[in-house]
Amino acid sequence: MSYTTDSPFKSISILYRKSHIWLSNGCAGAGLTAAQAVVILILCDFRALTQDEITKRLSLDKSVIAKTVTKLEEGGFLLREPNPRDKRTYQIRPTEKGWQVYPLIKQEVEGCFARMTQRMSETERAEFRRLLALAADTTLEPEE
Amino acid sequence: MSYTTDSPFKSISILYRKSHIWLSNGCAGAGLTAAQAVVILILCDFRALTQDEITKRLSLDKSVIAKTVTKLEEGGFLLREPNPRDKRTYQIRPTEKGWQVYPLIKQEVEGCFARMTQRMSETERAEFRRLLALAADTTLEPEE
DNA sequence: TAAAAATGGTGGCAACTGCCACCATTTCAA
DNA sequence: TTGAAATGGTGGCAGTTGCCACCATTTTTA
Repeated sequence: MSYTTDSPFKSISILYRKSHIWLSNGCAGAGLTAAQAVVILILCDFRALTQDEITKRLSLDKSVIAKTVTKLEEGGFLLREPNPRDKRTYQIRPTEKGWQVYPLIKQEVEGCFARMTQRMSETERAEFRRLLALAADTTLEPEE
Repeated sequence: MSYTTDSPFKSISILYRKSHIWLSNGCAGAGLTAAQAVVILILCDFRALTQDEITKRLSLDKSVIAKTVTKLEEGGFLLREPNPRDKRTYQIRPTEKGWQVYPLIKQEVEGCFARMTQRMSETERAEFRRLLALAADTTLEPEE
C-alpha cells in the first residue's frame, strides 16, 4: 500500500525535509551541514553581505544566521570584516575555501529540484517553479 | 527593496517554515505545538493507528513520532492501547479532548494553504496542489 | 543636542527532526 | 523447531529553526 500525499501542508513538509536530507548528504563530504551550505551559496552569489542582508535574503531569524556564520567562520569558509561605516555590522565574504565548495553546493541544490520533479514534464516543472516562487513571495508579504 | 525568491529550494524552505509558524500560532491556544497538531489530525482522520502507521503516513522518522505521541498522551489528547495481536505495538486513538481540537486543526491547516495561495487563481491553486503532491510522492519513491 | 527609537548582532531556551544503537517481539528459513 | 532476520518502539545526540531578552551603535525626533 502506498501512502499517497493528500494535503499540500504534508507535501510541503515532506519536500522540505527530504531536500534537506539530500543536501546534508551531498555536502557532508565538504564538511558542511545543509544550513551552512545555503549560507555559503548566498554569500558567493553576492560576494559580500552583512548578516542582516543574509537574514533577509533567506528569511530566517537573525539569530539563526548569527550562529551559522560563527560556525562557518570557525570552519574557515568565510571572513567577517568589521565595517568602518557602521560599527554594528560586519562585511562577510567567502574565503578561498568557501569558493571551492560553491560549485558543489550549487549542483546539489539544483539536483534536489531535479530529483523531486523527475516525473514532471518540462512544462510542469517550469510551472511548479513559478508557483513555488509565487507562494513563497506571498508568504513574505507584510501582514495587513 | 524586495527579496524575491529565486530558487525552488529556498521557496520550499520558506513555505515550510512559514506554514509551521502559522500552525504553531493557530494551535497554541489549544495547548498544541505544530508537530503535535499534525499527529492529532492524522489520528482523527483514521480513528486508530499504530505508531508505525503514523510514521508512514507522515513519512517522519519513527523516533520523532514516538516522542510526539508520548507528549500527546501526557497532554491527554490520545490513548495507547496495548495490542493483544502483536505485543510490540499499540493502538493509538484520540481521546474526547483530541476530538475537540480536530476541527480547529483542520481549519488551521487548510488556512495555511489558502494563505500562501491567496494571489493565485483557482486554476493555479489546483495545479499547485497537484504538483506539490506529485513532487512529494516522487520524493517518497524507493531509490533505484 | 539629548532622549527615544530603530537597527544589527549575540546568547539562551525550546520545538522539530534525523540518525543511530538498542530492546522486545514476531516472522521467516534452514 | 530453532536460529536469523524483520518489525515496532525507545532514548540519546546533533542540527535547524524561532522567539525572546539583551547589548552596542546609529538614526530620528522633540
